This record gives sequence, C-alpha cells and structure tokens, in this order.
Amino acid sequence: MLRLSKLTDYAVVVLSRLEQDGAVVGGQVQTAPELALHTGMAEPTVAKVLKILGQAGLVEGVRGARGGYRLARPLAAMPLAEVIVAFDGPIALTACVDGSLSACETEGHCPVRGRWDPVNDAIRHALSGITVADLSASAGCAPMRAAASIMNLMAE
Amino acid sequence: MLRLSKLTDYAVVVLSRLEQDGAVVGGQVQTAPELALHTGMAEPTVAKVLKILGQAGLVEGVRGARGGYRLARPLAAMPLAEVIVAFDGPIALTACVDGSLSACETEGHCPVRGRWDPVNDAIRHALSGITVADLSASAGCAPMRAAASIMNLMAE
DNA sequence: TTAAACAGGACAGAAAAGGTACTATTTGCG
DNA sequence: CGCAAATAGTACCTTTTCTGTCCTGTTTAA
Ligand code: FES
Ligand code: FES
Repeated sequence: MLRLSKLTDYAVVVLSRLEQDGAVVGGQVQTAPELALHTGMAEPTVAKVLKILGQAGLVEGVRGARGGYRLARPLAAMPLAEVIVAFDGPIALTACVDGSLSACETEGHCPVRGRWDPVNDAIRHALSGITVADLSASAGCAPMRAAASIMNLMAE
Repeated sequence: MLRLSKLTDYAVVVLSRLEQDGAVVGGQVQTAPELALHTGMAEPTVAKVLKILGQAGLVEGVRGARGGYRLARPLAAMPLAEVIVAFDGPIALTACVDGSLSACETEGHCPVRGRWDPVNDAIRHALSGITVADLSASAGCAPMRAAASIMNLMAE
C-alpha cells in the first residue's frame, strides 16, 4: 500500500492548524495542548509530532512559560517531501536491509543496490512540486476530527 | 521510508530470471524449485512469489507434472505498477484505516479522504512509465545471490 | 497408478509502528 | 528567589503488520 506513517498525516493537520491560527514565523505561538484540543488528537501524540517537526526545522519551539510552537516558514514554502522525510525517513523504495549494506559496499556490487533508483528518482520528482499548503486546503472540513474534539472537551 | 514489500523485490528478480530463461508466453516453463536454485532464495518463498504473481495475471501457472511458470507478457509490456499493486496493494499514500472508511462514506466528508489525492496521482503518474524490463537490466549481476545459490547447492 | 508440480490457505516468529509516560531543561511571572 | 508552564529528549510497552514456512488439496504428464 506504500503506507506512510500516521504521524505524517497528523503532521499535515497540525501544520495547517498552526498557519490557520496565525502561528507563523515572527507571530504568536501555539501550545501543544491547545493544538490537541483543536485537532481532536491526544495531547502526547501532538507533542510527539511537534517535537519531530522541530527537529526537522519545520516548526520553531519556544521553551519556557508562555512558550509554544510556530511555523518556521509559510506552508506554501514547505515541500511535502520534507515532512515525509522527517517521519518516514528518506524517500526511497527499497527492500535493502541495513546490516547487509556494508557487506555489499565492500563487494562493490549488489543485486538490489541501484536497481530501484529510476523509480525513486521518479517519485522524488513527482513530490518535488507539492507543498504542504496544497494539502491544507481540505484539512479544514473535518467533521470526524471535530466530533473527536467535542468528545475531548466533554471528557474534561 | 516508503518501504515496499520484500516480496516485491523478489518478484522483480524472479520475473527477470523467467525472461532470461526464455520462459515467455508460449515458450518453455520454469518450475519453482529451479527458480529457487538460480535466484538463491528459499523455495517456499519463491513459490509464494509466483503464486501471487499468478493471481495478478503476470505469470501463467501450468499445473500437473512437467508444469511450471511462464511470463504472461514480455517484461517490457509489464508496468512496474502492477507488480507493486499485487504485493503492496493499491498505490496510495494514506493513513486511512479500513474500519473507519465506512463511517466516513456515510458521513460524506472526511478529513483524510481526498486530501492525499494529488500526491497519489503524482506518484501513479511517475510510475506509469516504468516497466519491469527497466529494472531487470541490473538484476543479472548478482554476486550475493550467486553466493547464496552456491550455499544452497552445497546444502543438498 | 504414480509422482511432480501448482493452488490456496493457515500459522508461528520477527520486525516495525503507535502510543504513552517519565524526566530534564528552559523561561516567564509573582 | 521560587514556582509554574511549556518544550526537549528518552525510554518503554502494546499493538499491528510483515515475513517466512508449512500443510493440504488439485491437476496432469508419464
Ligand atoms: S542489500 Fe542493500 S546494498 Fe546490497
Ligand atoms: S478515515 Fe479514510 S475515508 Fe475517512
């Protein structure tokens, strides 16, 4: 299925919400609990997503009281490929195992190595023109997440 | 990592070997044990790969004694996408769960549904022009599999 | 009739992902 | 100065998925 990580999907929602609330570079910050309420996800999960996004340099984390997160760039300038790389690792279709890789490099030849390169290049090229902003448009209409959000509010 | 199934990788090797041995449509057949020896993979694994390829209509299985497998088409006319679909399922980047899909369809709206469509279309388009023949070229130089094949022969 | 080979499904082990919790560090505020 | 809020990092457990193998049934040439 070429399934990508669920966290990648969550990340797009969180990023959309950040821009929607004006939490762009130089603006107001948004805390993880606030984002959790508005997106309907569990708070630890949102925190995990934001931490990974911070390591990737896609969001800026402001520490301390009155801290929070803010977009490092507008979503229109944020390639989707960077988000995928942050959560799913390098964009490469391969069945290669890390352990056998060293053995193949010393050998100089490998049946797997380089075989899928044209495929990977094609996919990278296909993803190069898509930004997170292209996906955030439809992220607003979220009945399911809204329902989850309501249940989240009621649980308090 | 967008990892594809190992079986997909095996499938390309098996398909390449089939064409290499002249086991094309209307020609000689190749048995699963033979293919296992030549590719260096375990025989049950090769059998599994061939069974799935048969269900997908990419190879033809001839039953009975003196049976075997043969390519349903030349590799140049076999899109890689079909192989991936056979082993990894539909080509779609999504975190959608099957269970919640029905609930979303009754609702008519879903935050996930349709959001990744532009990405999926881009990937499908990128894969549409690649055939298995494009990958089989470098599948011949297989020092690792050759070594495994030798060990396989010695074990008998 | 026998044996070879495909077809289909079932099963246990291994690997990866998802989610959660805990601790440490930073920083505004009284 | 001390407290509280919030991020940063890490570690762990649970669940799911993948992998590889095996078993039984069906077909067919010899
Ligand atoms: S198995 Fe990956 S480089 Fe050889
Ligand atoms: S979660 Fe997949 S259609 Fe709603």
